[in-house]
Amino acid sequence: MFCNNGTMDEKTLKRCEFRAGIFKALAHPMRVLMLETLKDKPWCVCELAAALGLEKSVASKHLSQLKAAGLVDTEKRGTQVEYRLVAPCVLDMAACAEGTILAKRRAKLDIALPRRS
Amino acid sequence: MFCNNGTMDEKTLKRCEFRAGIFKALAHPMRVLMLETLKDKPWCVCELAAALGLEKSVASKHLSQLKAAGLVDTEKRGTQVEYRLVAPCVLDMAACAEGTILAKRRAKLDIALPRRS
DNA sequence: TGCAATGTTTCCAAATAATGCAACAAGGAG
DNA sequence: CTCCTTGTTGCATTATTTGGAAACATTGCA
Repeated sequence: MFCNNGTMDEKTLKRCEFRAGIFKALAHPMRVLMLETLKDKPWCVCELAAALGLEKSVASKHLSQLKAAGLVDTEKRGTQVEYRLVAPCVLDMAACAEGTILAKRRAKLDIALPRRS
Repeated sequence: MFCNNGTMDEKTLKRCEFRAGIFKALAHPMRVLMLETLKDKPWCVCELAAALGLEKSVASKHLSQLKAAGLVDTEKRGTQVEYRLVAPCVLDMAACAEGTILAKRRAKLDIALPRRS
């Protein structure tokens, strides 16, 4: 999936692929929202689909991507499947990154524009 | 780009789209590596392209994606363009997420397999 | 001015991802 | 067993992403 041209050692390559895989799993607004929703308690697929207004197949596929990346875990409960958050730190990291980027953006505007005391 | 069905308020929608945009910018092994490379000092496009074995157009496009997400910033230096890291916390967050996920994965294997003390 | 070096943009083909629907699988209740 | 609920998977369609080559723009230098 990712062509190495000999400029990168195997270990670095593996690490970057693994991390990019985590980020790719998060690279969709609905999956971000799903993860935020799972922050407080586990939800089953049908609950999530209803709450977020999704086809059940679509919800299932998004969740399976999150699971493949290791971000959530599942437990069967009778006929339903309970999804729970594994790595809450990604939510903190999202907040941190968003905060940093927005702060930087504001700082840049302050420099570009004349400040009005 | 992302259809809201009325189940989500506008603010939540915007936040998730913004964060997903950040993650999407990171959802490629080469962009992860670029960001790691920029951790210690700024690099220009040609240096990065050479170091990572990329076409200059490809390197430029990856970097512009990182810039659009606000993860890096640029400064012109004569005929070259210097890229520098804006939000180092995403690297920490990547390490944290990777660590958590791998630890969880190992813990699960320990439960599944008989432990050999 | 002419030329070299550096980046960005554009166009294209191939690969990948997202959605909705239908079919299928697995449990639980009657 | 049969039916119902819940999830997953397969398929077709559409949209997005990626990488490479070439064209173009900008800057510095002789």
